[in-house]
Amino acid sequence: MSANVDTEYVIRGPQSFGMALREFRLRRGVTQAELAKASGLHRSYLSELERGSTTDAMRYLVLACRALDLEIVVRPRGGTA
Amino acid sequence: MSANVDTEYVIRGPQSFGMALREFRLRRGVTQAELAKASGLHRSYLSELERGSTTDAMRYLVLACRALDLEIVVRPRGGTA
DNA sequence: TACAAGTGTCTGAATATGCGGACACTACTA
DNA sequence: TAGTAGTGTCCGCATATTCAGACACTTGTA
Repeated sequence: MSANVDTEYVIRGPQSFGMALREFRLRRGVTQAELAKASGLHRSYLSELERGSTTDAMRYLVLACRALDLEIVVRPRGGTA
Repeated sequence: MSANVDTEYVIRGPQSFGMALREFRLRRGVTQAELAKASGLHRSYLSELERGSTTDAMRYLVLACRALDLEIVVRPRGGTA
């Protein structure tokens, strides 16, 4: 279990979300192009998303959550490893 | 009944995020106006956010996560049980 | 009744956004 | 060397977004 403690990412902003996304994508051996196809999003967008360079509204969501002492988490579906 | 599972919300889209946000806001006895002030977001925006009527980028995030079998969760900071 | 608080919703405008496509760069391999 | 795969990044554009303010409605209370 200690091997993959990173199965859960707390999202603090666009950057940490991007890092989590990339982490999981690589772990699954999926390319950006494949993920783009699977998600319906564009590869260039995914690229920027992973790098946190897009000003996605994730920022607003985090702001709202923070003000309520909430946190946003990304993790594998079904949960724990 | 079982007004307990509120410690963790799985986000499937803008609507469920809005529901979670409202749930926690009310639980804290905070008004939209107060949350707006605390978060720096606008009250009208928060109102639509809670109702899931805004097309916030949460949709894109969920799309990306779904394609990777990930889930997004909102919960109190510190992860109270 | 009168008043206030809380919320939903509308309009208008300025801005940011994702898309689409393209090119460059870096491994890696035949 | 030539070719391929994967990724970062840029531009232009049509669109969606948030903000700002206002009004209406409901509920509770004096």
